[in-house]
Amino acid sequence: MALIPEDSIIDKMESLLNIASDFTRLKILYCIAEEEKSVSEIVVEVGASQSLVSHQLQVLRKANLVSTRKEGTRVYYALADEHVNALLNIVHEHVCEE
Amino acid sequence: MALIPEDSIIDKMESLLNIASDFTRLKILYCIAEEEKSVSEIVVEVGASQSLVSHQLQVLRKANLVSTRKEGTRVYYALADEHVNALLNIVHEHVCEE
DNA sequence: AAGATAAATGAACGATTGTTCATATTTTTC
DNA sequence: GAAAAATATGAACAATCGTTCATTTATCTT
Repeated sequence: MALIPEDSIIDKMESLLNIASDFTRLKILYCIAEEEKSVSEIVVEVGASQSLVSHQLQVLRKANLVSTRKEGTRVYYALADEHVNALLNIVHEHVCEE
Repeated sequence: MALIPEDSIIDKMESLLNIASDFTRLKILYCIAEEEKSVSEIVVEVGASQSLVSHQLQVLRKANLVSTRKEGTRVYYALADEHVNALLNIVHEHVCEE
């Protein structure tokens, strides 16, 4: 626990945190935290433009933070795993104290 | 747990994550995770320039992620609280799986 | 096949940010 | 008081990134 992790690990941690550290992306993650949602649903709930939401969903997707399911013309997005939720909770807890 | 937090909360979360999402700052946080260290010790262990380390320490300090203690010409830095450690652990866990 | 709806993509711009270099401040020692 | 050591600060530059606008691709319906 004492040592600084290898640079390659720190690199990956930096990437993950970077992707999580954006207003729009955080809102999207919360939006789909409980159940999967289609892009248009996310657009409405998050209150951002379709283009922006789509762009950020691609970012989240490339980082494997979300998974997708296609159904007709709709694409449903969901959180990839529970680590994402855990991360949101830790950070939320931190900023809501003191 | 279902609702998207208020914008002001998301803002704070974004700030915290933004500050954590940097290679040099992550290394610094790990460096002082177990015990407080002086700036020059951090410079050696992290392997970055004195200027860069000092700049990033100010960033971490303004965000209240680290605390300082002055002793002569030395300034010792330590983690501000355990949330920071928890955050590091969650993220580390996530990137070390699969 | 045409039109409509849903989602993705690409270019472009402005703003933010990480880093370096040079310099300043502070404290100790001689 | 001068020199040295430790830390902080400011300016400046390159690079990255979030957002918008315009366009495209894909799927369904009639």
